[in-house]
Amino acid sequence: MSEENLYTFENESYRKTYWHTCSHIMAQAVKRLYPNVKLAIGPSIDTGYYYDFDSDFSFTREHLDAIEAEMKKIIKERLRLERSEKPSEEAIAYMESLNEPYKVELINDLPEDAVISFYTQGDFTDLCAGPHLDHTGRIKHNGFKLTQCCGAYWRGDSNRKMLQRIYGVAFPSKEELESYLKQQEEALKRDHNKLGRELEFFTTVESIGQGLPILLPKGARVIQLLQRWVEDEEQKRGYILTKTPLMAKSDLYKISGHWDHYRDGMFIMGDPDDEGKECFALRPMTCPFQYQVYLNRARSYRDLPMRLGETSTLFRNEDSGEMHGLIRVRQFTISEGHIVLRPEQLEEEFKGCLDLAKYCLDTVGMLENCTFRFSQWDPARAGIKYEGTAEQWEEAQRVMGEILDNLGVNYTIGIDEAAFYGPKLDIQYKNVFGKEDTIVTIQVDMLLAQKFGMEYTDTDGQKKTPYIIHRTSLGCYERTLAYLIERYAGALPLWMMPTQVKVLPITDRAHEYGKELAAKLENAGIRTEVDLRSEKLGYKIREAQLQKIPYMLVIGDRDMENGTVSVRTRTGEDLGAMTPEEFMSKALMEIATKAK
RNA sequence: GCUGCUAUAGCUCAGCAGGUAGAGCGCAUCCUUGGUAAGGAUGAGGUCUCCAGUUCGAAUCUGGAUAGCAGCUCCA
Repeated sequence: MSEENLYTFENESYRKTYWHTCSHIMAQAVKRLYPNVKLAIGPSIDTGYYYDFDSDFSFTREHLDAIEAEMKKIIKERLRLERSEKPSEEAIAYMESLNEPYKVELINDLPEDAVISFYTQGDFTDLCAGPHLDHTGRIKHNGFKLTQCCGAYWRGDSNRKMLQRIYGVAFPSKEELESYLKQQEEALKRDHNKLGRELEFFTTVESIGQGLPILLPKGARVIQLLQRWVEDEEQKRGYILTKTPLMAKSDLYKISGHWDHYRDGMFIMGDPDDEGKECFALRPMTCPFQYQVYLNRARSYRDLPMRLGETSTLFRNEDSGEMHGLIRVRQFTISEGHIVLRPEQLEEEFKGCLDLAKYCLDTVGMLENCTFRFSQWDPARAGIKYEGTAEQWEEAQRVMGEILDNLGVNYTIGIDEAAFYGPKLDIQYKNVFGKEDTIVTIQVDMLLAQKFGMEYTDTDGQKKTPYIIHRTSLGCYERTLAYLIERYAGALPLWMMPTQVKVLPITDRAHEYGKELAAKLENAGIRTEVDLRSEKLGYKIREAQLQKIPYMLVIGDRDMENGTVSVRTRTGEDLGAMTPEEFMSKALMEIATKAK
């Protein structure tokens, strides 16, 4: 970072400091306007800052406007931010005197001998480690905005009180703020939950219920195309196809441990507390089902690695507030797979999984926006959330860390993000709101094989327990479709578009020619529709354009005479006239290469 | 599950200080045969999400349910 860039937004630490100071100004404004509101915490985040408050009323947009106005005053006052320190006991007494119970709790959680720092700006003092800008006048008075207000649990704990969080953004100039807000507005136009419904990829129906989207013909077709492609690719890579039941008796989940760890998340049929009766549950995962394929007969080292693949529909009874479009649903279908392997095969097989996932994500054009997370256990929750011994976990994570390093994966570490049976590599993707979810996961499991009595006879004749990798190639199709709609704003690559070509006859004299043309294209494997309505060309084009149809073939008298089609793309490009054969070979080439 | 917001025609929305509904787009029919993003006319469509309550009277007010949205928590 060069000297002249130190105090600009290009410098992340300056940016974060700037935002953090904004959050203090926000808190000061809130305290001035509503003295009874209690303060919790107010950090900077990736895209701005927030502050959590406890108040006996709900903040509305009107409140936020008033707070913004007060913040502008504070900025004008150019108040100096002064750091001071107090020993723990004094700090607690001070915050008690200010009647700030949340601050008292925060200090109480710090070591007793810690020196507690405060920042004061005019009439406002906050518990804070800093750092901060030197005075409030540094904040651009017309470059910030309080964007929204919503609930947030105190200390992120759903058992504790829900506070109110006000989010804000801030930039060094009015123009940058406006351009950010505009950009946000544009991003939201790609929101799959809006666009996916408008373009008729999916819908929902009140009587069917939350988290159970209906895939309309277009959505269903895209998923079918992806699914077929992934299944073929997996088979090329040595996966064996399985097809296992969508439900099982509770007995199966008891063996796997899901009954203990996951019962609330399952759709259970029957009374689970009635020991005398059979009780079934829809499967929330494929693992224990697919293991039965391995268990079908005695296995030897010669069978390993055994790569099992299945397009698997799963059911998870998510809490009502968790559902989101196609990204978080109660029934979904995943490119699921389990690899049973010998310990010494772990690295190679892991690499194979990563290669496959990267190949799939790259082909659909999503890889460049993915991030990798090495999801580890939290020893503090051993025996509660996680099964197995500390030794097993440390070993699994050590081996996996080595593999990731050997493969040169650039990852972040996520503590307490592991599965109950082992660590994971999660490939993360962000939606248009910036919310991140897992798209693909590769998990190392050293526990479940033993629970299910899976073993193999090794070269030395000894019975040994295999390792298992749980993995997906392209994640779950609903979620992937959602991200694809957002990634391409609905204009999916040619090869996965439900309708690839629309033939647009200009007059009804061209209808027959159009139908013949469409039949020819369909025959060549190009998904084609003809628009036979008695509308003007401009109207038909507009409609096809809004439907994001990749190619429009305009045909009129001229084309019929010359035996050509006039090709227009959805980007508005006019490719001119060519013979149907020329167009077909061009389109087929594009489809075959899965061009993005 | 929690906090807040929302629910009127297929879609986007207007209406409402309580007196049983309207626009544009879409759809249907007819006219128009038009060369690269909206030709014209006519018409059909709604128990105003559902269930209670207040009222002479509720789409409008109140409560609850359901569904949708943002965030939190949880998660692929």
